[in-house]
Amino acid sequence: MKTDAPIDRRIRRTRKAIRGALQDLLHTTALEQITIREIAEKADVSYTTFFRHYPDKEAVLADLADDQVVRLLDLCLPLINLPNEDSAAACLATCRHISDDRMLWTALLTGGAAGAIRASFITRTIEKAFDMRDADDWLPIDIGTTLAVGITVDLLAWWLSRAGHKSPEQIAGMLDRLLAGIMQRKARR
Amino acid sequence: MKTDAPIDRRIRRTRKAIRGALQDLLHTTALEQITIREIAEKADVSYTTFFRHYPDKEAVLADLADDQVVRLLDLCLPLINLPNEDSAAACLATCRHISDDRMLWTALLTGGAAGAIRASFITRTIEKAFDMRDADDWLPIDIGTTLAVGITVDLLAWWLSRAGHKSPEQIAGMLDRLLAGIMQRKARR
Amino acid sequence: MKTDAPIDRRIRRTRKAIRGALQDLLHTTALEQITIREIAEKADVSYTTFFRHYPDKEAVLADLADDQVVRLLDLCLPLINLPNEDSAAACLATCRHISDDRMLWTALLTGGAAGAIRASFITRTIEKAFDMRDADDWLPIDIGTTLAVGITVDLLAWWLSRAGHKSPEQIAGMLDRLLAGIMQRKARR
Amino acid sequence: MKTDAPIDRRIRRTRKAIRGALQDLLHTTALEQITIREIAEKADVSYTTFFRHYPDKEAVLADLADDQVVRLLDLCLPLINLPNEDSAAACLATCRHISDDRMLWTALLTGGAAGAIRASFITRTIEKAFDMRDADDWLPIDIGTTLAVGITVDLLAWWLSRAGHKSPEQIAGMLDRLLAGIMQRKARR
DNA sequence: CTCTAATCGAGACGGTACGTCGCGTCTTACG
DNA sequence: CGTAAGACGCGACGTACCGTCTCGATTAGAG
Repeated sequence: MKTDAPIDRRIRRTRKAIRGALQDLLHTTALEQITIREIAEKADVSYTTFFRHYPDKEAVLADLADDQVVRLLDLCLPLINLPNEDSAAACLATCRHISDDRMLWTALLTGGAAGAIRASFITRTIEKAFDMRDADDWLPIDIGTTLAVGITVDLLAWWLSRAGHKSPEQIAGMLDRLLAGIMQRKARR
Repeated sequence: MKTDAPIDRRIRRTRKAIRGALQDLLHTTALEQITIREIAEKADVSYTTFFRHYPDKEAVLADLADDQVVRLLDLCLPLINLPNEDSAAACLATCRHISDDRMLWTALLTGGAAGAIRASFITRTIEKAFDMRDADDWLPIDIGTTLAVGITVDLLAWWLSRAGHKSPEQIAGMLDRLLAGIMQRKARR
Repeated sequence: MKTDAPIDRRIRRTRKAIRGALQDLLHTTALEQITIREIAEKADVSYTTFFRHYPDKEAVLADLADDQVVRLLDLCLPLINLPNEDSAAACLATCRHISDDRMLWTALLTGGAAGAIRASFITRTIEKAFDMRDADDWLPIDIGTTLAVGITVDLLAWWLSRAGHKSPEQIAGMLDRLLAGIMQRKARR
Repeated sequence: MKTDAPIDRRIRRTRKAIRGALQDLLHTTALEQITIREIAEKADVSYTTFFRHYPDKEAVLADLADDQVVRLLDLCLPLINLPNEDSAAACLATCRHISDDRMLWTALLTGGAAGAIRASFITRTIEKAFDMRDADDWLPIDIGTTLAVGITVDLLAWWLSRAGHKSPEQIAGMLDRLLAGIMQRKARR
């Protein structure tokens, strides 16, 4: 999705500013309520220039979301891919990562960006989890992934928006247990 | 949301036509792509008249979605509220209900209305499940509901859009097992 | 060009306002310098509404120019069509007509509208003078008309912009003599 | 208008290319429809470079038109300035000159440049004809010039665009007769 | 024949106007 | 005289072109 870093510094600077502006605005406003002019304004970039870099605001959001998701996914994947003994650790790593950049993730998961994040999450997961088995499984891989991501996103969103007092450890515990429920790891023991 | 049935038949007829029009359009188009003029056109109602009945298209969707959700919920609630032995039956009833009006639910769950449905679902569930216990539970009631609804909606959407060949019974089985995973019913046995 | 008077008063009012605004602006500015937003602004009409009535400013100008030209042409045509004895009277009638609405014609003939007027003039003249003869003439009808209109417009424009002190009678005399030169009426005597 | 030939060859080359490009484009397109980027493109010159030489496209046109006009004027002036016996010869010389570079003049007189040519023509004529008399004349010098130029330009444009089959001699004859009509030379005999 | 100063290419950027689309209000003509 | 049709204001969208700017890379012409 994201083209490899352009050479021209002005371009890098401009795009960064646009992403930053959108990220800021997402703290307070749903995506559909945000106007491209606002983004441009906040990014201190001309309205026209916006379109020189992104076809629409969704594209900015995708750009914005995608690398965060990719980064997060490295922590998440063991939840699904690896043998059970690691799942707890992976959950914890994930929750700590979220917790470390709480503001950003609150914006991404509880604001208007949630849909995009969820979509990007699912796509990327399926991409990276191509070696996952649904072999003898009662749950096909695609819906399994969708559900796992859905649960993860919903839980994290709830944590960030309505259960902020809970510790990463608590959430990680819940997440592990929930995913285990789906993955039936417990059942395999 | 929905005002109690108006007396005037013309009003009832008009609103019904509008809802019907939107429902039709939702089969093929995402909500944001649908224009009020289209709805009015299809409902054979003047553009101006639309606004005499609904403030915007979201309101129609809410109206449309809500009573479907309410109806569905009567079948669903036992999944969460009642003792375990009934859960399988409730799941099956739910899936059959969906299956009976496949077109409508495909539109509602996989079209642009999905978000509204999900929201209405969660709201209604919490409303009706106020007597649910999260007492000794590791999972607070609100997130539990959110997750259960999320899983249900995701699974049904997947069924309707990408796994149409599966029978209501199969889906019901998966749903039961998934919710059990969350509710930990199986684990309690 | 101009559709027969629309029924709705709002439409009539709006179009009139737009034409009036353009006419005003043409007093001071060339057509290309005038922006549609200015016209709308001056007409006290929303920018969008402008396009509900005219596709561009040229269309307004055409509308504006055309009926003036048609009116003027009724006075002018005898200059070309009729026997000599009437030409002086026709010239005088023309110049008096111009003089009666000096501001308007100054705008039309010396502002940015001149080209449109000239074009409309030629078109309308050829339309209405279909029975003109170039039979035994050394000068083909189309170029004859073009030149006659050109001379007339140039002379009137000069009068209005740089020789305002001259009386309609004086200008009429010059015009008669000039056209006679082209039409070779003198030569026929 | 045109600065005397610059020393640097690159500059000369670039300007020449720009003028040539505009001239080419004028064959097919009106000036307002031509974009500076097109000119630069066709001239094989960077967009930026255009502005290093001309402030806008009108300036190029002026540059382009002006020296052609100056050249033509040397042939034309006798039409107005000199005693009658030379006028026929001057007309013929003018028409032959036009005929010799038919493509160029077609572009200049019938394309979007016509207005500029006309203006430059009038200006230059008045400049060079400062010693003309309107002494006992019924027609003031400025309007006389305007009309003479108008007639000449209109006639030549008509020739080039719609009467291409006529010979320079025929057009010269018409031109002579037309100008005589205005100048009343014939009448004075 | 270099060296130095200018021209030139490339293209990001701010800005202004355009023309379109959809919403929701409010006027008008018509039954 | 009420009501359906639709004109209107509003404001965002996305496009096109203008003219400015900075940065290197040539390239001419002077020493």
